[in-house]
Amino acid sequence: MAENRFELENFLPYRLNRAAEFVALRFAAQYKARYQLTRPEWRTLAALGSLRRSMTATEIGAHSTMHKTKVSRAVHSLERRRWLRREEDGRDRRFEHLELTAAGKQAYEELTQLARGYQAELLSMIGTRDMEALLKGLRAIEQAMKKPVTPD
Amino acid sequence: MAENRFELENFLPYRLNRAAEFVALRFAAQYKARYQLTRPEWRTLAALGSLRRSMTATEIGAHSTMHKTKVSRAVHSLERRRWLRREEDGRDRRFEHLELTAAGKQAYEELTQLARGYQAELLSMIGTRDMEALLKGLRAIEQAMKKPVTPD
DNA sequence: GACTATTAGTTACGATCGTAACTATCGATT
DNA sequence: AATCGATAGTTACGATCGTAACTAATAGTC
Repeated sequence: MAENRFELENFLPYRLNRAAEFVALRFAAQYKARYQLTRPEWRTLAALGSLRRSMTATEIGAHSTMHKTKVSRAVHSLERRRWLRREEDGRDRRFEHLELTAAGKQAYEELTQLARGYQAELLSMIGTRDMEALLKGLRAIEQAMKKPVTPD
Repeated sequence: MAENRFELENFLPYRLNRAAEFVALRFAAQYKARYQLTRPEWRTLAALGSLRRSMTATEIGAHSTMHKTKVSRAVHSLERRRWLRREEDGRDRRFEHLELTAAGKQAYEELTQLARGYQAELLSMIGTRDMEALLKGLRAIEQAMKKPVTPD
């Protein structure tokens, strides 16, 4: 069964990781250079700015697949920049509702311009058809991964 | 132009990263538990085992998008396990040709079984059509990313 | 209302990472 | 053949990460 051997080139985790790494690094270079933002910080800012509402740290972690300690540190850092402020929950004081300040929203808008430019660049590289297929496939994967693990 | 606003949900780097994280973590849990392998180690083993020839550390890094220090450490670790050995280049002693030992090949085959199982699981989750579209899109992205950066 | 379990978020600490500096080797130039 | 630049790989070190333990608050149970 030599014809049935394992092909690393078609192994989805390997492929996904490689592509994600390429794409993320090139974009990270842009916002790192111009805003001294780390990746967790950008991802936190993006989640808050994009959903346009206050979120808890846990929500941000779930939305962006970041470990809660990563979120915690990113929130602290953004708070120090005064791009984000905490609002305590009156009913349940364990929660902290996080929201962007005016400066934070401003920064988000600027970074968004970078992101749009990058997305357009990517689109021009691979074409509309491949881009849509890609996004559709990624959605399918995420949808499936959220379900509980199959009983081994 | 509110209709033209930035959509994080369709931003490829964000999406790619999320999906890659999900998929990789679940697979890593398997080989970590059974073989105490780290991710760089698995990736190094996979590259060598899959290409079925000796490679230099630099080649491995280029193939799997790993930083050279990561490769260096993974190679050391696999060498200590006696899954890999170095062969020095007679003509240019800067190069070290790395290849799997019999034990390394054996381990690769076993891990390959895990990987095939996981790939099959993923395939059953999203279907042949989405999987092919996904792999095609990923190939397109990588192809494009390898070209030099556009003059900013 | 005391006890237990659960959840949100922080932090201490050991592990891992990447930048930069290093060694060793080679090719090209003079 | 001495010098300079480039390349393969290693390593020192500061930065970042995630596990586990922690604090604080709440909900449920008796």
